[in-house]
Amino acid sequence: MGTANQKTIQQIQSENSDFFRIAFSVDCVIFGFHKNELNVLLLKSDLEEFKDKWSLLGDLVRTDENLDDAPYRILQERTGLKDVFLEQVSTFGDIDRHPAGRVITTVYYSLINVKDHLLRLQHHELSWFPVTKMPQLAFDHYKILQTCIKKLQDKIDKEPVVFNLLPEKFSLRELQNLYEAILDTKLDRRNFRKKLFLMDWLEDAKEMEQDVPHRPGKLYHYRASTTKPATAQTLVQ
Amino acid sequence: MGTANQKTIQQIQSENSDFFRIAFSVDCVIFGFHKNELNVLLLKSDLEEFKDKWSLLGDLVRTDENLDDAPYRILQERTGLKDVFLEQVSTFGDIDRHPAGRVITTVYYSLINVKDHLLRLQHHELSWFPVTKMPQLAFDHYKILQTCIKKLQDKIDKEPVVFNLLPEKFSLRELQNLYEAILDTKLDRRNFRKKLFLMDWLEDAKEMEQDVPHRPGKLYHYRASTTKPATAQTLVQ
DNA sequence: GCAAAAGTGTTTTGCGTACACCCATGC
DNA sequence: GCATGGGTGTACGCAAAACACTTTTGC
Repeated sequence: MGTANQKTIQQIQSENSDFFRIAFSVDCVIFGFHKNELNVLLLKSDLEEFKDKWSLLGDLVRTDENLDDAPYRILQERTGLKDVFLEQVSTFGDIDRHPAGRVITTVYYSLINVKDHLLRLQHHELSWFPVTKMPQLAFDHYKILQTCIKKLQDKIDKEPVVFNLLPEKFSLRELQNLYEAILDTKLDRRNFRKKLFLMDWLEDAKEMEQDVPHRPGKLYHYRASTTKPATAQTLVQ
Repeated sequence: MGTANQKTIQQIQSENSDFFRIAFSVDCVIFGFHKNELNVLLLKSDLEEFKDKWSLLGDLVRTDENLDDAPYRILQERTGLKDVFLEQVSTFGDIDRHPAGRVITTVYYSLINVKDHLLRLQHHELSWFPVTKMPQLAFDHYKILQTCIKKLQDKIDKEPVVFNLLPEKFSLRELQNLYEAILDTKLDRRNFRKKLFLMDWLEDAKEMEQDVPHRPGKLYHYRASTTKPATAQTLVQ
C-alpha cells in the first residue's frame, strides 16, 4: 500500500481495528476433463444458509504463507494433489458476498489430470460436475466460475496449458474434444490438426490407441521443451 | 471462501486471530499521457525505509466498502478525480512485501485525461513520471507497475480504452503517438489509420487542429455508441 | 461388408505489413 | 519556396476457413 507511515503493523492494527475485521481467503476452481466434458470439483457446502448448495474449494490465507502458495496448500490438503497448474484470476470483495461477515477472496484456477491422480477424497463431500450441468452454487461462486471459464478460454489459444488436463499420452481426437469442451464449440478436424502441429507443442509418442472400435489413432505427448527453434525468432519482428 | 461453517465472522476472528493480522490494501497505477509519453502518478514515500523512493497511490480497504469501490475512493481523495476508468489487475500477497507487516494488496490501473482534469494535488507530494524514466519505487511497486503496463498493452489491441487518456477531441497523430508510447514501438502511419477506421471507434469531429506549424489534421472523437448502424447490416447480403 | 473414426490437401478469403508520393499550412 | 507533417492506395504473404474422399480397424 502506498500510505503507510512509519508504524508497525501492530500499531496500524490497533489504530485501524476495523480494517482487521476483514478476513482473507483463497478459492480454487479446479478443472478436470472427463467423458468429453469440462468438469469442476466442488464441495458440499456446510453452511446452513447454503444447505444443498455446492461451493469451490477454499480456505483462509495463513499469515505465514505467500498468497500464491495458499492455493497449492488447499489442493494438497483436500485432494492430495501436488505440482498442479495454478493461475491467479481475480479477487472478489463485495461487502455482502459472504453471509458470515466480510471476506475478500482471491480466486485461482487449476488444471489437473483426473485419471492420473485418483483423488483421495477425504471426509469432505467432494464431487465433479460438468460445467454444462452445474448445481446451485453458494456465495458468488457461480460468477467466479464464469470468470474462470472465460479466462481459460482466452488462455488456451496462446498457451499450452490444456495438456495439464490430459494423461501423458493422448490422441489428437481427445485433444480436440478437450478444446471443444472448453470453448463450447465445434472445430474443423483438418484445420485443428494443422494449427496444433504449427504450434510445435506435440511430439509423436510412437504408439497407437488400443481397444477402440474403429481405426486407432496415433498418440502424442506434450513437447515440454521451451527451445522453440528458428520459428519463434522469425515470428518476432 | 469455501470452508466456512456456521459461525459469525467474530467467532472466526477470535478462533483464528492470527488470520486477522493480515491487512488489506488497494494500490492504483494511474496512467496519464503527456508530451508523447506514458506517465504514472506517484507519491513520495513517507516510510523511513523508503526515504527518497516513490510509491503508487494506495490505502487500506474499508470494512464498509466493496473492494472494487476502494480505488475510486482513493483517486477521488488524492486527486479529486471522479468517473475515471479503472480495472482490476492482480493481487500481490508475498509475506515480506511490506516491511511493517503482512499486507495483501489488490492492484488496479486507471486511465485519466491529464489535461482535462487539472489535478488538485493535495499536501501529499504527488508527481508524474514517464514510464521510461521511473524513479526508485518502494515495496514491490516496480513489479506491480510492469504487470500493469503489460496488461494495458494487451488491452488496447482489442478494447477502446485509450480514449480515456486523451482529451475529447484529438488528431490521429496524437492517437498514434499514444499507441506508440504504450506499446513502446513505432507504427506505420497508413496501416494505423486503416486499422483504427476499421475498428469503428472514431467519429469525425468536423474540426481541424489549430496553431500547428504545418498542415492541420482533422480532429476525431470517440464514438461511444455500441450501435453499429445500418452499414454493417446492409453491407452484409 | 459395414460402421466409425483416422488421416490427408487445396482453394479462397481476409488481414497484417511493407512501402512512396502529393497536399496543405506556417513561416 | 521550404519545412513539416497530413493524407492516401497497392501489392504481397500468411494464416484462417471452408470443404470431401480414402484408409484402417473392430465387429
